[in-house]
Amino acid sequence: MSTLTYAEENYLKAIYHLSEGGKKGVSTNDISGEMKTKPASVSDMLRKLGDKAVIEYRKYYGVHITEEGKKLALQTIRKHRLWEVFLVEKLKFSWDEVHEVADELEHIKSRILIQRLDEYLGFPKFDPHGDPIPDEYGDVRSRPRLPLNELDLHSTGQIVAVKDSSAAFLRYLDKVGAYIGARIKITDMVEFDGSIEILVDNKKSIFMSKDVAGNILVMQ
Amino acid sequence: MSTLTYAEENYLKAIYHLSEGGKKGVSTNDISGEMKTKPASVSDMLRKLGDKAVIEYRKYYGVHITEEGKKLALQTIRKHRLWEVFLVEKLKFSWDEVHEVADELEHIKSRILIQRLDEYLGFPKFDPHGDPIPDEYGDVRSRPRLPLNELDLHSTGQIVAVKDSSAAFLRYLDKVGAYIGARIKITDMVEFDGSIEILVDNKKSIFMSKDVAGNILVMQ
DNA sequence: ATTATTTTTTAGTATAACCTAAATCTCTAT
DNA sequence: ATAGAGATTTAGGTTATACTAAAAAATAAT
Repeated sequence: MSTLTYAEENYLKAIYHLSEGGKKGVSTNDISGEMKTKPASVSDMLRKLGDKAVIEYRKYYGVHITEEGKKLALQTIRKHRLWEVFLVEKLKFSWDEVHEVADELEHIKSRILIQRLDEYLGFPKFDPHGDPIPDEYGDVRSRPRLPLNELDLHSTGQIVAVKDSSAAFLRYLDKVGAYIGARIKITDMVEFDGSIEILVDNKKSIFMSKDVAGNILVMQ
Repeated sequence: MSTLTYAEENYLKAIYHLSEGGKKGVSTNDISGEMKTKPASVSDMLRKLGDKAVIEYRKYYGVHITEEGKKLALQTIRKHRLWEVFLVEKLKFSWDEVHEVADELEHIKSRILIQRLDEYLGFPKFDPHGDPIPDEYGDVRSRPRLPLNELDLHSTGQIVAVKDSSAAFLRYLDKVGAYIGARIKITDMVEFDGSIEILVDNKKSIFMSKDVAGNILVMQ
């Protein structure tokens, strides 16, 4: 099993994320958009990742991640999310500040470091955004979840994750008081535009657009 | 103030360490030895570091670190030592395991991360090897120290640091029961070869060669 | 003081990761 | 079925970091 460089790890992680959900191959342009590099640079990298057998690459037809690749990507994701937990729980970062730092920390390569960190954090199963943390072997136990805008009027649930985890969106959620783990109830729905009103922890009422609700994932 | 790459940071740190003590310039060969790169690569790097004004470089005559360079080197050293404290105190690493991991962690560049880490660790002043941790501005408060082999018979002191911090040496110290912070007393000295016997914490007797003693620093 | 040795630098090469510009392939619309 | 649009790859260039081999400078030895 060849080891990957920082850049290769980042590309592979991007490809993994982009291939989640769809069965279709991931396009060069999509990767280019995600990585903020030019398509030409992506082509270069795809050839290299193909040589290392972490993706299947057919020129002009996009890529599929291999089992080996998936395992490696999940290891990087595991590290990223564990560091996020550390930053938020121990160092008191707010959840919108952790991304860039975790993007660097995730590349530190020491198996024992990650094992000890995991233990130190109490073997968390989800990161501060509610995303599941894969185990050492890449197994993920995800919880059934659904976008807030698909809930019925008066139904209840618990916020477990967000789809959009841009700093701007996370700050907005902090401001209005919606956080991972919050118990919510749909108290009103506007037919016209799909916007809703929810009650958080039986205390605070929040009004939000359908767009915002669609980016909040709940478990019922 | 230009920012440095990983490699530049590493070279600068090496140059800083090599210039401690001596007033003389640091030679290309010394740096090559420390960095485990070839002298030709060092020459390349020195030109670059000179351009960035973190060292003064006169061809063929070695280098001197500038004030700016010293400040940057101390920032890297600060990060390295804070991470070492974290690894030992929080993640239960033994002090001979921390070097390589800290060498990677020290390059994570986030001011706020280091500030929070410092706070989280309780603003430690010394790392697990007893070396002082510079503050944010590069100020170091070191304690007066002297090699164990220079103490007189029957004198007492406290182990505060080690000169040789190779894993092999640290493991040896662990085995015999000499650790940073230990209170010691010289109970015997062999004139012939300079080897000594010390009593650790009024409990355990250890016999050691002059060579070993010379690598242990104590505060009286 | 001149040669020999050691140290250091220069010249040229390699790899990784990026870029721009140009060429080539795929796909869609007529 | 084919032209044109759009996506993708190739070609060639750049920067950072390392290397080897050869040249040049400094130092040591006679």
